[in-house]
Amino acid sequence: MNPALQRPAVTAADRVLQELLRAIVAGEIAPGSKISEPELAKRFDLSRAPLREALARLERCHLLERTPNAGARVVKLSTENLLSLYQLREELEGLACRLAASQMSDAEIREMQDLLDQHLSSQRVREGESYYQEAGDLDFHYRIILGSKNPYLINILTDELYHLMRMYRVQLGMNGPRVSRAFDEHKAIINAIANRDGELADLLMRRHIAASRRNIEHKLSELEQQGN
Amino acid sequence: MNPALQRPAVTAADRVLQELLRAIVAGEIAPGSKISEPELAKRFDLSRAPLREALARLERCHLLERTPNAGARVVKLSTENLLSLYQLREELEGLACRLAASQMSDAEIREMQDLLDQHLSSQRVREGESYYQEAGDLDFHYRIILGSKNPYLINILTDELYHLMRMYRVQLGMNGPRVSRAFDEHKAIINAIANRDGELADLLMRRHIAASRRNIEHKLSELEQQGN
DNA sequence: ATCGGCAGGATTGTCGACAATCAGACTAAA
DNA sequence: TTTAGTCTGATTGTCGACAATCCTGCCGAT
Repeated sequence: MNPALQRPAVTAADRVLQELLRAIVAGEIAPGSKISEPELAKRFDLSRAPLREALARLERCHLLERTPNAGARVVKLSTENLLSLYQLREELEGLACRLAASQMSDAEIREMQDLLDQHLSSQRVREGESYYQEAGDLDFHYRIILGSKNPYLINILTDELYHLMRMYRVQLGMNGPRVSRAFDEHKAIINAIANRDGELADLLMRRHIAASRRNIEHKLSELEQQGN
Repeated sequence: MNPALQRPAVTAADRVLQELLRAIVAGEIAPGSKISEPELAKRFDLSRAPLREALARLERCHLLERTPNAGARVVKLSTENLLSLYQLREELEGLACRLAASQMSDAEIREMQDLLDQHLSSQRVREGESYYQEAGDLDFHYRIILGSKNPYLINILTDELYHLMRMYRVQLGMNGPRVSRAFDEHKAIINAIANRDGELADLLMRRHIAASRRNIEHKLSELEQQGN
């Protein structure tokens, strides 16, 4: 269900990467804080070589910022960056939809429809809890992205921007009431793809993401007002 | 004039990166060939640590493909990948235009117009030689991308996709007759931006890139027919 | 003859130590 | 008191060697 960053973790660098990724996304390592290589090396009980490899990959996901001879810092979350991120996402996932409408196989499309129905039933039970935040939403977007069959697009969305978006969601506590609405929007998008209507799927996806952006933007401005 | 990859090369890893980048883009290291870390380390007379750092960054630009415990290979050029690359580029640079139309300062726009006129005059002299391939075209696109003021978009286009596009151009020998046409298209785009007409700039840029794609696509299919 | 397993060699991943560089405190002069 | 300079401590960049893994060719069995 997840990007190349989460291959079976064959190497030590992979393991520390996954752990650091989790910790940063979860906010356990504070945004803006400096990364000390010696400290982390000691903490994970390995040398600095695989650690630096992991840091390089985190920089690639825009979760770290490194400056030569000065080390790495965890990125800070800001309204400007969130806006930039979503501008890009609207464009890229819109493109993914357009491509998916012509590239996905009938089998892949049917599978997605089944998956949505399945989510729906298991969802109506424990009402509106975590569909949006959980696997559901992510998996939906992930499959469409893969469906585009464009390797560069896939790489950018799933390897480079994905974790940063998750970081915003998690740290802003997004599990709000957008659940059921998001579900309907997903349904409409997959229908457009099933009808091979790329233009419509594109449009719907852009709206879907724009709505999500307004939602999270609202949350962020809320937090900025009440202190911090 | 160029991406973060070409900072003053303060570190040894930076230097070997620049040299490798040049060699790969120029085709001196054959596409598809395997990268031997010990060999390159000896050749550049440094240890494997900074070399691996450089390889990691080259992977980031999609110029290398690394598989765990198996090393790195230079990417192969293919029609499919070229198409995927240009699909993405049309979308992203279109977005860049739309954003630039609202984000660039009047001074920045005027500077670009002056630059184009300057290119025009110095161009008419040694007629239609290298405007398209040279600094002219690249600089034009580069400035618009920066003008978008979207850091993620800038990073993707100038750090990750830029060198790969250059690789296609250089290795396919693109210095063809598109020179003067490209110039007129550039002029039209910057005019749209000056008029703050983002929609039009977007459309023109997409056409401009699509034309460029057809041009390079034609060249590639030519080469594929006559052997190889 | 073909296929599967088994060394041998080479390559990648990792380690600990050294060198180069940077941040911050302290001193001294204006 | 402020500011420039220096020195110290710590951090990053680099090195050479070791360990783990993979690819190649060979051998034997079917």
